[in-house]
Amino acid sequence: MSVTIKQIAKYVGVSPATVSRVLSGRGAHLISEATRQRVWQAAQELGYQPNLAARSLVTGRTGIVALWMHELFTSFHARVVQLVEDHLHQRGYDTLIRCVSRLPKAAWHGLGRVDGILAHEGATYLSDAWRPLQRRGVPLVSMGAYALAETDHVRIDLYRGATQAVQHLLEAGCRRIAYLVNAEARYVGEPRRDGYDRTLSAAGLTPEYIVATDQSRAASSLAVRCHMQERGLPDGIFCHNDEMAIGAYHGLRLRGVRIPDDVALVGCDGIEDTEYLDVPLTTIRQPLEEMCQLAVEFLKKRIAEPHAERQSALLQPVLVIRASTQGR
Amino acid sequence: MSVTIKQIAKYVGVSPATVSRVLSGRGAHLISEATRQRVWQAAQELGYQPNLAARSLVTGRTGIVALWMHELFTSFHARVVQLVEDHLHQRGYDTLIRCVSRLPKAAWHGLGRVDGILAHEGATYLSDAWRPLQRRGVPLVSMGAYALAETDHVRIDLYRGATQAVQHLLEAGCRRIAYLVNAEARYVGEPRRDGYDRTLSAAGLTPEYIVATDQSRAASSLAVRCHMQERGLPDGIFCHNDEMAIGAYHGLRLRGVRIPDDVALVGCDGIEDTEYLDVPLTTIRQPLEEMCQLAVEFLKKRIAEPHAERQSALLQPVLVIRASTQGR
DNA sequence: TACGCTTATGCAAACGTTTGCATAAAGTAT
DNA sequence: ATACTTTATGCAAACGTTTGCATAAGCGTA
Repeated sequence: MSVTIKQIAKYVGVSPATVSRVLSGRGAHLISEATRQRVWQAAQELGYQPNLAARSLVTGRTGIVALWMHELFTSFHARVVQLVEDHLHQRGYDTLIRCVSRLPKAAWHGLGRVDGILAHEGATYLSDAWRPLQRRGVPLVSMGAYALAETDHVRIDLYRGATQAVQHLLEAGCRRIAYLVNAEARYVGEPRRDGYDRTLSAAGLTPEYIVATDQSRAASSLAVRCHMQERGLPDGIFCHNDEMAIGAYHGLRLRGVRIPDDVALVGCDGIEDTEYLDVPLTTIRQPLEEMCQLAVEFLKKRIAEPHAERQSALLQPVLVIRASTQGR
Repeated sequence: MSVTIKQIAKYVGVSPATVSRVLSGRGAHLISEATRQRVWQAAQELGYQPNLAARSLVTGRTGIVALWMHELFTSFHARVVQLVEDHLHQRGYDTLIRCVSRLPKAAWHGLGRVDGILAHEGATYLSDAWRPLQRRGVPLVSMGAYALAETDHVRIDLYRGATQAVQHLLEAGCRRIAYLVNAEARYVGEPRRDGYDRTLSAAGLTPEYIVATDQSRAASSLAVRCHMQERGLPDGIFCHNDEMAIGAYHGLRLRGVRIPDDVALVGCDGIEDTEYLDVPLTTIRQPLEEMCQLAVEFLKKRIAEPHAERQSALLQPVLVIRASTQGR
């Protein structure tokens, strides 16, 4: 069917070994300039495409890295995928994508074919998966706000981010600050929740206005309307992420609440959408570029040196102040 | 290092062939219930994970499909990736993602390892790539508004969508309708452009208010402000996509233009963001679910029967009418 | 008992590479 | 001219599977 190394060898009049050395690049320096040229030429003419399965079989490496995304809904996720794919590609790797949020054992399938794994969020999923992976010696780098401490990881310090955000709301004069969060992430230990709790407590206020709903804009919009009816309007809302912030924004505007005059609003993540609302939202921007780049570098290092020391980084998000918290 | 079929064979006391038949599933019916159990058990105990490279080498198939995304910026793209990955996964395939917009020959690298290709948009890129792929017999399905006619494809009828959108603007009383488009896609033959041209001409109007800029929100916002200064305000704008529509919305609001009273606005694609603006945008929703599902089915069929007839589908987008065009 | 048929298993080749080792040729120093 | 080094190439085993073909055992029938 497709052209092999042997055919090229016969065509040129050398051994398969020689062809391999030229074409794989690994032994090219051993080969004379003249034959190297002829082999190259022949490969070109015959349209040679290496059989990567065969190559993997003998080298033991596949040139593929798995990217495990916990979710894949928003432009935020698209950006992560794009950045990772780009960096991996530059280093000669292909990217196998897998969305692990819904399928419990999804990731295991086809695991035998990757050189390593890059995991974005999905902490609970990961902490289950990690032990067996470790036993098997599969390199894994975890990244995001929930990066796993026991692996190589690049963590984004959202506790710090949340602290800054809530502090910012306090400085803007807010005294009754709500936290809008998705139901799964509201437990203590969640960095944004902790930031909210402690910053308010430190200011002598009670962190008790928690609005739990699901991750979607529609649900957030509804939840905000619901709660303001039942418990009265807060004067500031700190949102778990930008999607929810946009939902909140929507819900408030529907009820004629003025932003930031009646309620100040802060989101989290730094997606583009927050900038294009009538009242642009203050948000905590995650440094995705650095995160992805570092994660890829960590993984590469780990693949090269399986027993090197654990690598980790803590990146600081930046508070981007816009109209939704200004000029109250 | 990792456990092989031979080790299991020795452990159980049968031949590697038997183990293979059980574990690959391909010959399991030939094996007695008793040994089948024992082999399963042993595989479990030893933590067997098949070496997919070896398997590919002999079977000639890899179980991997490449997903070529022309771009990977917005939630629209994230959704395509998610849907495709999901459908492929259900059919036992892994998804190799590649973003082909910037890197000219990017996709070729690593081509030797996929069973087929699913390409979203990127028509010009694809038409270059198609010939060599065809010669090599690589199954390819193209999808989106610019799906390639000479391959298996799932096309979304944006000409029709554009026609409906512009018609809708006319019915809303607009008489000076602009077309906001990214510079690369403004040539004739572009379905949205054609829809704009012909619908206006049919109504006896001149399709001449073209605003060309780049794909980003920021650029769109700027372009709209610029053009309204120089050429006066249109009373309706049809936008190449939702991102640009949001940019336009932003630019108009900055200048205090009322939507839809002064200018009616229609976007294209159907991303969620359009719904959460203060004035929700009318848009043409692309049926991504059907598109992705069909594309995966086409590809599967093509892989199974390389010489079957060409498959194609034409899907209709739906005009979602919201406040940005209503109540003028 | 002998024969044929079915069922369960093993043997060994093949898939397309890479790579350690051997070897031949050419060059260099004595 | 000899010995030794360097350079260029070939040989053949190995990587871990799958699978066509052969074979052995078990069983029913004549």
